Amino acid sequence: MKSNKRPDIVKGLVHQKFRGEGDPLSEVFQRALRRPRIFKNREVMRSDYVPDRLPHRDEHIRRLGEILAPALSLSRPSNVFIYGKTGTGKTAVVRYVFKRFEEVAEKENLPLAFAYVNCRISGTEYKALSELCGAIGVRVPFTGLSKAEVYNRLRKGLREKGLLLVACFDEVDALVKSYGDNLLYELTRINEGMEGGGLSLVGTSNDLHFKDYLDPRVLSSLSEEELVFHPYTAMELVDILSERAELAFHDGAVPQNVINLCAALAAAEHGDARRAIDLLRVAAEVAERNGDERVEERHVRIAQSIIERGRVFEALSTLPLHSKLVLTSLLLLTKNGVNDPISGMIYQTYREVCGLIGVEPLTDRRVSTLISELDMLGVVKSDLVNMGRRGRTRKIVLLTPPDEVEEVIGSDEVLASLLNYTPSIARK
DNA sequence: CCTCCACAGGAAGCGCAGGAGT
DNA sequence: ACTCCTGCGCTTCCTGTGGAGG
Repeated sequence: MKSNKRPDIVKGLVHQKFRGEGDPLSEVFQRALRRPRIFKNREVMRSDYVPDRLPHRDEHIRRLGEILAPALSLSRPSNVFIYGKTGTGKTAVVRYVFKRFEEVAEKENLPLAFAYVNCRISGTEYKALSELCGAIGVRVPFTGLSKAEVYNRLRKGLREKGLLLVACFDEVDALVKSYGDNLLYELTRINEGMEGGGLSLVGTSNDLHFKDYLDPRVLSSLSEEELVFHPYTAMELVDILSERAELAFHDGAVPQNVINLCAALAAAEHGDARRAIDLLRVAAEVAERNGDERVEERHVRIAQSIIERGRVFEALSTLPLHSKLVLTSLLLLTKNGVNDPISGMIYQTYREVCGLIGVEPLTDRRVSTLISELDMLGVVKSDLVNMGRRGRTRKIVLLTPPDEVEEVIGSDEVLASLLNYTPSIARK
């Protein structure tokens, strides 16, 4: 592929030059030289960046610090449970506090260790456990041991080294929902009969009903202390963005009205700081690519649609094959002027489409649940209608813009060939 | 008023894959 | 390495449903 492309470009350049259309690179150079006008430090706008200051979270930082403070005198801090929706600063606060504690521990040469485990990323109990082991310098193979063995090694490591480990289980609800609260139960009991060293847990969850999933025993020991993070207000988001913007961008590249707009848009969506920062970053990237001197409100609007489109694309392209085929069938019917397709039409088209690409079709019953799932995802809308003699069925409407669906289908090399097909129902 | 269409959607069971225990 | 066990995707079978048309 690559080797094919290069000669083309070269040919193009030479061609242009001979035709006397000026130096094709000069514009590229100019644009590239103009670029640094906007971004000063890209890192700052990345989602995993831990800032030195967290506006409007001083109180939470102090509270968490107070709770964990006993660690510095080597007594085990209470376990903490932190609630708050996404983008309310839970992770940032924990990482910030951990970082500061680590600095002190190192300076004072204290036997303290801090671990941060993102339960959504380290998806299994085994992985979470082995990360805890890693944090105290106990090596475990990435597979091959039973969970109980890893647990024992962790316990042994803590005891022998006399280490006090403070571990954050970020988004712990993800772990509990797929594996139950067994691991948490075991971990809260690890300190029993241990002198010197031990384990304190910090759990975070963005599901406020998470407590309901927990065994009362786990709940009581895990939430010895609780912290609640409220969503940021638009004003607070303005402060956060301003602070980041000052580090990330050159003077004057991001005017106040742009920051205000990003803050307002994110505040309207549950005060999610991450969204606000993403929005500003993408807007800046758009401006940069355009070769504009500064970020403007229109860039933010474009950024908003890019992010939204990205989300849709992500959601649709990770759908299982048959869901995609159902969606393709609906798309084809809509494109070919069949208004208000009903279940039967979609199933018939689905079978045709399956035949075209040589896939064994599922039963209508199964397809019916696939449609329900798409409905729940908000990709389609299905309404129950009674057509008297002609039965009772569901009318299904595509909620996602057809061109976005087409983009996803088209990006799959097998499905792309279906886009030109006309369903038999539409031919009549 | 009754029928009967064209499905919806619940219940149960099957085969498979991956994990845990031995 | 081997048996369980469990969850998941799926099929099969089934009962339920509301109103246009007889």
